[in-house]
Amino acid sequence: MNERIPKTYDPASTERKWLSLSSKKKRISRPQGKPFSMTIPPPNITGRLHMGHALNITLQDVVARFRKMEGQDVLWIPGTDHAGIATQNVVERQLSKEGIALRSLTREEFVSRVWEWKDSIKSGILDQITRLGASLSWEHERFTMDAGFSRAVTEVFVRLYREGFLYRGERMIHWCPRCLTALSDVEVSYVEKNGTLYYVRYGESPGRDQGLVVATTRPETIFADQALAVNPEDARYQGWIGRKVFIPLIQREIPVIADSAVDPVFGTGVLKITPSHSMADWEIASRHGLPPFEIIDREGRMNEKAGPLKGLTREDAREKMVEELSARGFMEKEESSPSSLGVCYRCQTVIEPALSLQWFIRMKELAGPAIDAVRNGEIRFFPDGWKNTYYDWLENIRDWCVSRQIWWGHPIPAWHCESCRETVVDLSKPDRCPRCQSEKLLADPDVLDTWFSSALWPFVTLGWPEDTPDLQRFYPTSLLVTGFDILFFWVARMVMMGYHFTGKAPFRDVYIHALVRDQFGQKMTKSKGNVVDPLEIMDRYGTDAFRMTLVHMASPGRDIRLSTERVEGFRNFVSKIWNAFRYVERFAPGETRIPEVDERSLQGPANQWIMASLSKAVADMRRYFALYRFDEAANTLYHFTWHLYCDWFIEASKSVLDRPDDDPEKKETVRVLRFTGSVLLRMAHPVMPFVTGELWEILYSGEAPLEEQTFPDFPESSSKISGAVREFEAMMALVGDVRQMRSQLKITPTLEIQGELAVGHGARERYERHLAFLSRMARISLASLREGDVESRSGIRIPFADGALLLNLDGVVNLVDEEKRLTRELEKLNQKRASILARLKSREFREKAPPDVIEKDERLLEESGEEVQGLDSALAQVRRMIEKEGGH
RNA sequence: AGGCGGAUAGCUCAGUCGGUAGAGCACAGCUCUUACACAGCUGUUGUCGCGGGUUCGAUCCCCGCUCCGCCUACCA
Repeated sequence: MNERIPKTYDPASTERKWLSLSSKKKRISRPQGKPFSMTIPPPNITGRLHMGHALNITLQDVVARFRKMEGQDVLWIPGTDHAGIATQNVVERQLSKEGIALRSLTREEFVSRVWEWKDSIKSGILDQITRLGASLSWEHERFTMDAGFSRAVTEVFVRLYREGFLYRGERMIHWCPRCLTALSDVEVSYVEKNGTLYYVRYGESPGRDQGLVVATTRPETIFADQALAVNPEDARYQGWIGRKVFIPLIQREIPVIADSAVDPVFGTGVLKITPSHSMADWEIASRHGLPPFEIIDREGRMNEKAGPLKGLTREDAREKMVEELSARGFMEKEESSPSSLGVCYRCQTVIEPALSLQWFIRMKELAGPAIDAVRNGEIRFFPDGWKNTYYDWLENIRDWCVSRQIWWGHPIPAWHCESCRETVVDLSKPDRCPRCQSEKLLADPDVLDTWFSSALWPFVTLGWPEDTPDLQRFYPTSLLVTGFDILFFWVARMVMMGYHFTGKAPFRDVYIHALVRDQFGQKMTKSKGNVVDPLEIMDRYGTDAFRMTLVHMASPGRDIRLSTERVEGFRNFVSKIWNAFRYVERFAPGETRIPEVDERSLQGPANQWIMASLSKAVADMRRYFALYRFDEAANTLYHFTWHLYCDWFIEASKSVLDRPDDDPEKKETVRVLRFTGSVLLRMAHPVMPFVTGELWEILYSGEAPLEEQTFPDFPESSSKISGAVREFEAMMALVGDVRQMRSQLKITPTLEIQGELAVGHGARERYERHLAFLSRMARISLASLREGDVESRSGIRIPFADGALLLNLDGVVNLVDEEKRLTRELEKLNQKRASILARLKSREFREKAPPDVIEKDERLLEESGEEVQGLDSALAQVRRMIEKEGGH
């Protein structure tokens, strides 16, 4: 029967079809439209699609499609990030599988291996992103290591250097002994560990006599101590300041100094100072002129200065020290204590603070405009609360270590003169040293932090440093959608770089979404084994259902707990839509156009009502999209589609569509069904592009493709309509009452009840048109419509504002049950009335509450009074019937 | 230590610019009624975390507290 629409929706084949048609097709540019631009947060080229990407891309795609349907000129730039450390790790592992040691290759050989690897990964993350239906502007795809990007990075570095924002110096940095590179502050994450606090005695003589007891978590660094420190205010240790003590186990003497950074209540109030292996100690040491003393090498092993510990790993060295100290009587006690441990965010290896020669960017001055931009509203955060976190970080910003000791990345454009030690920074290698004219210039060995290039993403992808037409038209970008986890890594740095190099914000709005967790609220991690693969979900439930799930659950500031039951629910929703259109199709087979519908001339009550409801739903969706309330927009769509369109409108239409084809209301209803259907598809399209695209192609092939349609927009409903809508809603409520009664009195749904509608004088004409609807929806056979004389009619009575429905339930229903039911209803109603009445009686309420609130209460009281009357007479009627029956 | 967010029906979450609390899922009963059993109809459940305050009225605003999550910080 439904030749055009198959019985069930098959997401897999539909998606395959649409992806093969539309994937990576050219962007439709709309020169007359308002420009709207986004850049995706570039995923690592090593990455595989995970839930975070899926959420991120889906939300952007919803916005992109919505804006396109508003006629805007949408540019949404895809791309990937070269992910220095991660990529180097991947290729290194591959090499070692082939039995090739990294060091056996030259740097150039290694880098070309990485490029080979990059070209070889076919089903890369961007391909996986297309599975989501992402309507990206593919011809704008960029890579942070492509030629243009690399030139821009060099340009930025040189400019920053010349402006004095870049310097090279020896500082304490975070060192990853596995990745063998420096990391910036934000690349260290902290994990809570149950550590041990060791109380170690430092004697006044090399033996274990009188001395100071130090509480430390790192006994393996004891041989690198340069002092002990106490708080200058600490009464206990006043006499010790300026004296000397011996490092346990060896004969080295160190001073006792006073520094206010020492917390007197922690441990014993005595701190050992290890300048080379602790950030905090380094600061104290520099205040007191203590020299560095390194005993741990770059791979995390103890060096020759560590004496007996030489060659051991940090862990083994600690164990050995603890043994020795205990054996020789220097260990006072051990006490377990929680401590946070810094680990590499890429490989989880414990970070070693180390003194090292690195490149840094001075951040303070760059942070100023970035703070101002948010403060004065030039950049807006959604949700707004994130700006506090943002300010906090920028206001306390520290210099950014941007050099990395790896091979894959943007080389630092600096050369060091072998003769005079001069450093030259330039766009390309200079011929000779500008200071001593030597030609012996060595390229700086380091590469730049990947985030250095990512920070330039919004403007470099648009062509900077050239002043391209794209840059002029699409910069600043309109919206950035990202996760809060890279607020500092990426967002804040883009703002700083954006203002510094373009004088403008890189984006207007920042939408920050939450984390996708598992159904129990746990973070998805490989080690927990609770990772859900988005591709599998899409295979199983369809992409539209998956997208709808993510969008619906994207409430601001709240993590998403993804459960397959949820996705299943939305798969059902997609299926519901599909079936609704199969119904529509049945009554207008072969149609290809959208019919004209003039809301003001509509006659059918259901038609008037659905148009009004639709216009409200559309307005709500528009409002929610503007506020980035994706969850509410999805909710509106869901509710309208399922509960209004399917549950009421389609059902109501059945009472009209069984009439002869030339019935005017039938004709109107078919037109409205097809029209509202077309609107529904347009509304749903940004969230569910596949199923809507497919249905549109089948049902509205005479129109332009759905992607080129505009998002619906309706004028406010007229007041004439709103009166009709209220009346129809009263009829819906009446249907609800009958159904409720039927269910409570256990009347089987298949039984058609005989009945009649009795309405007040003059209301006959108005209610005549609702008879078919009431009949069908409440499953009653309405023999007649009576005007006036409502009270005297017999039968079970379901009251409503203008009259009552009278049902003949002789022999079907236990009248005593009905009496009980009515009594219960009446009780509930009276309870409600009592609270309103109490409020209205209160003098204070009458004096102080606003008039509209009082009015509303009065209206409520009056209406419920009518309801009580209706129920009362229904009850009286039932009682009379009981009596009569009893009399038989 | 500081900051942020959360605490609402069995579960997951909306919401109320302060005026009788609402969805989905789950559960129960009934139903193959012109698309849909991936469905329809009906129903049940809430001291809106605890204690104060402001107010005619607080689940919503203010203060304090408890628990949970996250972020930041040089707790050795």
